[in-house]
Amino acid sequence: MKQDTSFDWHEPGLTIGQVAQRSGVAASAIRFYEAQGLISSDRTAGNQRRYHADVMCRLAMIEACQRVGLTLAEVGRALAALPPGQAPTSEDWDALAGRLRTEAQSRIDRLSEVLRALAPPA
Amino acid sequence: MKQDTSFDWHEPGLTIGQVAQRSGVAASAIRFYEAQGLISSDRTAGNQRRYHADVMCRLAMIEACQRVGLTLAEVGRALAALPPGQAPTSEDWDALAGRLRTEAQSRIDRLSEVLRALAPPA
DNA sequence: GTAGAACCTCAACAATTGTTGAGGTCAACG
DNA sequence: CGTTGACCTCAACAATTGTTGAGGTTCTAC
Repeated sequence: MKQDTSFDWHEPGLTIGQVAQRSGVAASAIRFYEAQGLISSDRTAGNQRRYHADVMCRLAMIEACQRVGLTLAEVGRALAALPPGQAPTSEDWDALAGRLRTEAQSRIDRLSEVLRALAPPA
Repeated sequence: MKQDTSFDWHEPGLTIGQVAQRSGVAASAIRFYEAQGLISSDRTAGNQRRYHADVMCRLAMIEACQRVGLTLAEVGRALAALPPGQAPTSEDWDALAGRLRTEAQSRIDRLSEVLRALAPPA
């Protein structure tokens, strides 16, 4: 059995400042997402956050989801479907991606339908 | 030449209550959209709102646009591109629809891209 | 072992997107 | 006319999604 989860738990972990810089997401927003349960972190003995690499994925996903009209609560529910606590597998991400794409596409379809009704064939 | 615009301007106009009931959008929201300049109304001598049929289209569009992540400000800018004040033609709606669909689709594409990066080929 | 940068929490503020309620007016019907 | 429901405005409140700042702690590098 593997006692680690394909991530380098050995690594010291990213500080919130490093994550902010690399992701382009403000540290305040990162803390906010964490408070909402969308992401999580380890803490040092001195109570500072340390992130694993997968947080970058989650942040990118959160931003992309918001851009297609999902609320943070909806993103949170989607992420909650991932296996709790541990590094998600490719299959986990894949299933999640499928659901999100479906949802987004159905919203687009709805918009298209409304727009088509607005511009009827002359 | 037609001196009206394919709408029945003769009609007394819909009250805000009628619009609310038929569209499913709360009267308070309708007033809010109007304050933001997304829709407009005539007023009776007694200052009450009277709407033309096209407001139903606009309301449906506003809702659908919000569902794909456009802010009211963005919807407003899109609607502002319609010929000011008068009943939009089919072509007007059509051009608008094209732009909105493009925007929405590009957001979906972005999400798909992020999700694909998240779930790499095993 | 200490200076300074980066971090912590918590509270207050801010923009967006509305809803609710008070207090007053309009319109439609008899 | 008078009544009654629908409407008006304006202000206050509320949820979401953050940002800012005060006041204090930790980490790193010298």
